[in-house]
Amino acid sequence: MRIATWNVNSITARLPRLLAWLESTGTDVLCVQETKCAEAQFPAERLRELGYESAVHATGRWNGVALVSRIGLTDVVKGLPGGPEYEGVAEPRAVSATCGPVRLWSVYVPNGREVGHDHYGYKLAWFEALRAAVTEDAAGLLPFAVLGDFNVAPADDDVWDLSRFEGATHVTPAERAALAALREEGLSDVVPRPLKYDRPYTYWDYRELGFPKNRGMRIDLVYGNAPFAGAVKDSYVDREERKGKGASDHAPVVVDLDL
DNA sequence: ATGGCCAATTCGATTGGA
Repeated sequence: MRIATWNVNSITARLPRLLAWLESTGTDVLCVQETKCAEAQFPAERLRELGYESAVHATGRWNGVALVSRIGLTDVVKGLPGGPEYEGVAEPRAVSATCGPVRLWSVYVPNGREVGHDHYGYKLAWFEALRAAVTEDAAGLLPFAVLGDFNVAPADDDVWDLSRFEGATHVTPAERAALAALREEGLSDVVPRPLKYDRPYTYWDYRELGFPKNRGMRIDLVYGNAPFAGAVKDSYVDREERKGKGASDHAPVVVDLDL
């Protein structure tokens, strides 16, 4: 089976590319982030025409996540259990479901904005709630994975120029410790192949020729438990989807499994 | 060919992204 995660930066703006991509790649399950629409505006019918069911957790112009599956979609949980609120709002940043043989989460971790900002504390609290929420499944015998935009570059090599990130979010020890805490629960980082250049970046800023100059970051991650990671045949970043007019600033991460 | 931001929203300056 083939699963993938993709921060689409508006599913409405990305719909033509998304539908064509699902068909051309034969993806069985797609974890979507930044739908940027209300749940009622989610293009569930268009996806159904292609044979996909959708589980959507979205409220409006910001955030929003979904799971899109053609191999079943059951036991849907919307939201992060025990997750923190930001300015009194429980934002739609997580949805989980069982798709065929695997249990999956699609997550959009808060950005953090600036180190020391309220949003940064919120980001770390959100990570801790995620860790607590996945403990049981991470240690379980069934294939399980958390996929999405984690908004953290796990290692120095995961950003194009570390000197440009001095004092910035996405690379701080506290954020990386939050990823390490997830790994200590039994999840491992399924690192994709790059299809060009030496690093598997998944995000390139729209500004200043970020993509043509390969000024990227690896922040879209697949964290799988042992049964999941052991079934991985291949994984790659589909940088072709970052090209051209109407691209998201993130590329899909694809994982092929013997399941 | 991969090109000097993009998307949603009070319809256009603002917010958020990372």
